[in-house]
Amino acid sequence: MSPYPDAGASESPGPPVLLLMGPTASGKTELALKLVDALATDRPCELVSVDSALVYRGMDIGTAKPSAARLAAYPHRLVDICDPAEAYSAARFVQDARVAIDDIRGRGHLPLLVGGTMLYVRALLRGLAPLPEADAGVRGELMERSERLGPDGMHRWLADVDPEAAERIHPNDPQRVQRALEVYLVAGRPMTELWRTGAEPLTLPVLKLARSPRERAVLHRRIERRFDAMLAAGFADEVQGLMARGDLNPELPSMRCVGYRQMWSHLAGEVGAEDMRQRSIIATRQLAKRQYTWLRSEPDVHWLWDDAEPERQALDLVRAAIDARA
RNA sequence: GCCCAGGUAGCUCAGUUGGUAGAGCAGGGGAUUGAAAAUCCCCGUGUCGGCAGUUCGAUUCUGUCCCUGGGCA
Repeated sequence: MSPYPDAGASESPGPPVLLLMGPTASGKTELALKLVDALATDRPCELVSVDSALVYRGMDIGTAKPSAARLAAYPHRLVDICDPAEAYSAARFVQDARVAIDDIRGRGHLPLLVGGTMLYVRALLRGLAPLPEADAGVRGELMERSERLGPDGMHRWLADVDPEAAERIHPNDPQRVQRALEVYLVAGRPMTELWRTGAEPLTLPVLKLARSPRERAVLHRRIERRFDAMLAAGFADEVQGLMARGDLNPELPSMRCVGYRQMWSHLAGEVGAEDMRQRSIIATRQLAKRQYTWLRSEPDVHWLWDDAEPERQALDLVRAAIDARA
């Protein structure tokens, strides 16, 4: 049973929110920029990034962030808004994205959301239940408890305070076990109970597009070539520079990003260069696989396949959506 | 040419005192509520190098051939 209430049950009229998704290396950004150009005469578009890695400043090469020149020509919201020492979150994204969407629509423009962080997409569309935010102090305590109790002990504790959550969350999933306990400790009530308060879904009409090659193998080849291009573009130097700051560590969400984690461990002397390359490529493929899992479960997605004139198809769908709402 | 060590899942390997085999990684599917590029769950039939022999039965023992390392010539 879904914890989310039905999304989009009562849609407001007006122009749609455009949402362009797709796995990593599928060519989302490229298509988005073409759409902005092509739609300029119909209706000006403004880009909003839906990407948990592009938010970080100074993480450019390894995140495949559009170049400074491109960002200048095509401004993106929610890019470079966070220092790598900080943790961004799905909840912050929902707030930031809703502000951005309202602002863009307020000027009569079309919001074009582009990105592959599917939890952010889901959270934006369906809303998040009002839960306490991450608490560093409580997380520290839980870490210590976890050392003593072990994963099974933590899970038993959760079963005690929030049996439904314990039922749902696998004992080997420490991140979710700890989050559920964190919610309980901070709010004094079980997470499951707080969920029942419900979430606020986005009430605007959304046109969901997903860009992808037809064959997985094609994406895999593209991922490999792109990582080699990142290496050639100085990815090692970028990570070296981040390490040299001295205030970052490999446990941070930013440094756990695909590629950064592997490059960090290579620069720290833990793995060889070819190993780092292989592992980065593998991690990227696995990321893409998880993105497909989300995408397949999302209703009403229009797939823009590589071999089916994706740009033209996207334009037709967007124009139809605008007309239908006019 | 001779000697040694190997040839088992896409890769790296384990194993069967003879009863047709299993781990890790890769790959695939799924979950996903303030870390999400994160964190987890599920999925293993493959001429056990070829051929022949011994045996009720051979991937396992024997012979032979082929291939790959290493050593000696």
